[in-house]
Amino acid sequence: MEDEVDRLVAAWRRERPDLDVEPLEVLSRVSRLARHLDRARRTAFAEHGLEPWEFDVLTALRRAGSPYQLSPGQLLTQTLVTSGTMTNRIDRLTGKGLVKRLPDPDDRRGVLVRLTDDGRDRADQALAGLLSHERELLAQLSPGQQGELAALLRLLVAPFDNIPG
Amino acid sequence: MEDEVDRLVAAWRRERPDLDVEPLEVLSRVSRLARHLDRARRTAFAEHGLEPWEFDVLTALRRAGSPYQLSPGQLLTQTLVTSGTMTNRIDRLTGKGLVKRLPDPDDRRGVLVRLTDDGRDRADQALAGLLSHERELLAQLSPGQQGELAALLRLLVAPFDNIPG
DNA sequence: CGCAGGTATCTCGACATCAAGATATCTCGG
DNA sequence: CCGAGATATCTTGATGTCGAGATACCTGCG
Repeated sequence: MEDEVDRLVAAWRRERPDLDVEPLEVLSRVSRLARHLDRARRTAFAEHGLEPWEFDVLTALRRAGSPYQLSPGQLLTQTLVTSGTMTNRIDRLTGKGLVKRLPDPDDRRGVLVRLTDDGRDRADQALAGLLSHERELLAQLSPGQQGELAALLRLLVAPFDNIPG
Repeated sequence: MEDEVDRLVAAWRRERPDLDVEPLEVLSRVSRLARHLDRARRTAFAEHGLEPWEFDVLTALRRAGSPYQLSPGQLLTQTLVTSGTMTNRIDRLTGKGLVKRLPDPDDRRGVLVRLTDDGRDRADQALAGLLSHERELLAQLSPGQQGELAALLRLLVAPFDNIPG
């Protein structure tokens, strides 16, 4: 089965035969797939009344385990957004009653963001929904292929996640 | 080497041992890698005075081959943005003298967007720069692994690209 | 031929994001 | 104990994107 990237690469080979466009075979697929996933996630979350960005924040807190709280800084590294964005997100989630801000007892510059009970329930429901959608998408691959794919992607992501930047 | 997704998956297994979170091993890595790539691309293009969205549009036209023109609709499917966004992009690229709008001789509703000479040069330069950056990122993988990865990703992307939606 | 439905593009308002800088607080060498 | 530099969070202003709707035009059935 052919995809847009096959067509894209073929076009470059025709127009710029002097260039080696092999890297696009991998990285353009990653970008395009991510874009498609964003759209699919948006509709999946809509069933639970959440936006993707809300899900990202709530589940980061949910994963932290009881008492479901993290600093804004910890949330930044997990969600890959800037600090201004995170401040804004916390404001809005607070307004919806899904999280609340508490002062950090150990650092007066700091803040702790804690999930409310309602926030926790929403996160749990949305996660279950997401997983069932994602399982369908991955039905294209055998379990073995999924493992291979995950391992190869890990090799590419690890440098970003470990060398801070 | 461990990455953020390993930690994320481990956290879910601890907090929600009742759920099968295997799909995240693949799809969360795709999303996170795409996010890192966006950032890397932004800095790579800055060397050539282009924004990522400008690159996307200019190269789509460049790939079309002489006379380097496509309709806004064709640009939509290649760049995965909405029509309002594309109108806006074409406006701004026109303002910078990198593309121009021509009436479609065969359909009076339609428009053709054509690359200017300056736009073509910019696209060519930025592409070369991008490829050299991407090649570095992929140095983590052997050529064989790159091929495998591309093939597996194709399986996931193809349904989106072929079943319109 | 005329009209209903489809298509191509643009307009507009709401909104989320980013980058850069401001503020407050912490840390640690001297 | 002090001050320089690091750190945590928030503020601000510009910008890009989306979604829904408007407009103009095309197509094909009856």
